[in-house]
Amino acid sequence: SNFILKLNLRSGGGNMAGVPELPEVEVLARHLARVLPGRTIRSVEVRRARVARPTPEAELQAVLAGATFQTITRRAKYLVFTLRRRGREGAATLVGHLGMTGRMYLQRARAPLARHAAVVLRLGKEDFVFEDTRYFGRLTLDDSVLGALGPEPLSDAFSVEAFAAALGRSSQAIKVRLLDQSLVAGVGNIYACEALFRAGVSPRRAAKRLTAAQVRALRDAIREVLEEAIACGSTIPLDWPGSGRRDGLFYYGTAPEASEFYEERLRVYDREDQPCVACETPVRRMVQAARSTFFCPKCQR
DNA sequence: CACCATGTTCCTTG
DNA sequence: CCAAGGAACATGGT
Repeated sequence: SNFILKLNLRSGGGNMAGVPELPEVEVLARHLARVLPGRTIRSVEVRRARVARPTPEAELQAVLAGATFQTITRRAKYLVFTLRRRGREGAATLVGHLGMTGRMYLQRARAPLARHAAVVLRLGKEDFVFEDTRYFGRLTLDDSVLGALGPEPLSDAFSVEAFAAALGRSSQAIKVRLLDQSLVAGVGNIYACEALFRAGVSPRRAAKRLTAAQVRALRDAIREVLEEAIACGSTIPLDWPGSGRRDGLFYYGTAPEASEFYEERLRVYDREDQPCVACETPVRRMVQAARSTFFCPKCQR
């Protein structure tokens, strides 16, 4: 059987959709929760101190070395690890973020490390690797960022009332507001576009101008696209000897034959000039807050 | 070779 | 002081 567990997120560029959002992190968290608890960190190799910021490299090593993984959960796009330290009360909290190009996986101990392996936790027979081509990701003891996050979109806290109140009187475009992690936590560029399409709401509409019906539809659409993506990602076996070009985005399929299926899940994202799945009007792309927005000009008024 | 993509943070502007 | 907009970060693909 494979000893490698790997969630691959293609290092995106051009029009590649390779950036992890809430569903991708959720699937990764579930897999890690199966394989990491009980494992003890023998030693820590920090190859890019930047990703531990603001935790000093020495502190990360001092706290993690000898610690045992307890739980792995997700908050927004963050992975939250708790670890028990021998002879210490309470648990240490380790916070991870994949940034745009991050991956976390186990590989055989002392196997060649990826070029951009940023942190390696030696677990004995295996190494737990945090690889991140662009080093925008994090693996840190600083959990202060979690406090500023808005409600989890799949929780009861993300109610229609709370969502409406959060949109408030903002004149910002709704698409841009959705990317604000204090409004609702975990939605990124891809799922913001997808949710707006499903709700039939124009990405340009000022947040305060959404009708009550649109607020409800958008809230429901956000939950739907995220739940579907999690369900989709959960069906994919992540235990496979991923290497080289075969490493695709898991939501584009880790197995070659799954590729088209997963691409079909996205109805507007990265489909500029392709016919809308509902009305065949060409999907358009525009830039908002320096990010690409894909939408159907007819279905989304 | 210059430019683009991206999540988050930081800085500037209004 | 707050809202909103834009640059910076880092790298590889086009």
